[in-house]
Amino acid sequence: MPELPEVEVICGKLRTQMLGASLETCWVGRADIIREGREELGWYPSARITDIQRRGKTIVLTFSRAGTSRYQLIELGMTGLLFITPPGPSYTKHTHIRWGLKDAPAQELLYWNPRRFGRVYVLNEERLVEVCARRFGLDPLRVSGQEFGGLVRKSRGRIKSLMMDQRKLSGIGNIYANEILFRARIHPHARGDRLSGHSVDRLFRTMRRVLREAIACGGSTIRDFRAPDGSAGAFQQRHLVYNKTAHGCPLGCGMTISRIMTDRTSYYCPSCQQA
DNA sequence: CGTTGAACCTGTTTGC
DNA sequence: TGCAAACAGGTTCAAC
Repeated sequence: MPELPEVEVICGKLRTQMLGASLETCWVGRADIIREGREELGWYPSARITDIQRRGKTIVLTFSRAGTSRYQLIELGMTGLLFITPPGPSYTKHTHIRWGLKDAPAQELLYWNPRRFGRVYVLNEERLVEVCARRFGLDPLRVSGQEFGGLVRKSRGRIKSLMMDQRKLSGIGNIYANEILFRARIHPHARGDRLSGHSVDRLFRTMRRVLREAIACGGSTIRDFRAPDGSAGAFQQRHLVYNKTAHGCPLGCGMTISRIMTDRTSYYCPSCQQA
């Protein structure tokens, strides 16, 4: 569910509501959701949340106590969400972790995830660095045009697969890959190493523009997405191709939006996005 | 090494 | 209406 814009929105809400709060309890309803470091959870009670950052599509919470810092990396998968609520029996179904907080306006952070793709990693600094090095590549909002161009030019596969390859470029998923490629007028199956310099430059600028606009809109709510305070996004109203099969092309070329099922589902205009 | 496809899950929508 | 199949925002691992 959550791609870069949604995770950025989640982090923003968490910062305003939880930064500086101290942890009292951590309830784990399903042990297998903690992928690593389950035995380290005893360290956390009374530690303060001192930093909240997005890495790709994940959220990294920094906890500090007595001059040392440890980390929890939260992966949401397709259906995972975080909610901030008063303590009590809310979201009882599909909530797998509850962090009880002190000194925060609302006192509980929930990890809610019906499909249970996605895990939480409990890590010291050394492991955080290792895990991040293995998982993440360039950030779409921090990468330079030169770095991005280098990545695309040496890629022999489909450009959409490259944009969604988290080890190369971290944060873009199926919705935003489709929306970006349509606006940049590039076919999802075009090969990176065959794109013109002009196309690569247009893709780079479109990518940044779409992601920033989506963040400003609070993300896309197709069905379930909510920020931790329960608010929905609005960028879905600006989607031009995602889930728009058979709609007329928004550029007015007269064609209709097509769908390719290979890999993840791609939505595109066969006329405006040439291979 | 790079790419592809199946597997992991539950819930909702679609089609017969 | 009822039931089965298809499909969904992601990541990982095995196989080629």
